[in-house]
Amino acid sequence: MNAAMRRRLGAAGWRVGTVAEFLHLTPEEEALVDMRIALTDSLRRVRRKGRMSQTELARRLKSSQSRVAKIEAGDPGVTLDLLIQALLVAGASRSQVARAIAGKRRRDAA
Amino acid sequence: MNAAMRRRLGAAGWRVGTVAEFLHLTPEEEALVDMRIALTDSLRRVRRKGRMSQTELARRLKSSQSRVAKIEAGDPGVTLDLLIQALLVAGASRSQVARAIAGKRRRDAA
DNA sequence: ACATCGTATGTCGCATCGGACATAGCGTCA
DNA sequence: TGACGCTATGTCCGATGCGACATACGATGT
Repeated sequence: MNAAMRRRLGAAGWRVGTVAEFLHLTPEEEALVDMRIALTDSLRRVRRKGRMSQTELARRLKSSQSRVAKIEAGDPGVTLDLLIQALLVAGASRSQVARAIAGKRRRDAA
Repeated sequence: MNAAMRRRLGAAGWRVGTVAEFLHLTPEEEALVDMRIALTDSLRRVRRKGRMSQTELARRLKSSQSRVAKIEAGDPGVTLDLLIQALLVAGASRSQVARAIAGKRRRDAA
């Protein structure tokens, strides 16, 4: 991910819906951004569902609470690798990850 | 991704099927590895289907041919971010990416 | 034989990511 | 009020991923 893009992202409020186009992002960049948002949201849901604190998840991830917070906050300085690994460790299945990536709005809610 | 794990991966032959367990990987690590393999395979298929050379894809990705080669080779020093962006730029849809992640074997073949 | 094209592999310098730590805000409960 | 748990934010330093370049190798065509 590009630094310039991160800057542009960090700026706007974010989180809301699928807001992505009025910044000039290529379709691919936009897709990537949407995926990230879907994944972070998913992470928070899965973690909560498992009744874990960020601290607890951090422990299992062998990371730190602050990292987990940043992951869930959609901090630009977080790679998909870390994000996805966090999801898995939090208890998400591979297909749950896939569902988030696909952008399908939750039916089962995990 | 951990350096130690990469070392362990780079060692064995790889590529073949789902070989992952005799190295002691946690289930989450194994899932992640499978995802990576599925994604790299997918990338090669999508790129070829679009009749692009690695050089051409690199150009669109604003990267280099050697990087693309490493991505497709499953080089451990490649993040999911780069991998997935490459897939998108190569023309894969978001749901194709999701399918690869889910580990479903191709039906439509894109 | 030679040129060309697609791909693979190694290396280097620089940018960025990640874990750790400190600190602060916010609820809740006693 | 104070203590405690959960989360958010900022900073540091060391690790590593990335683009670029060089180079090699095979296949194909002439």
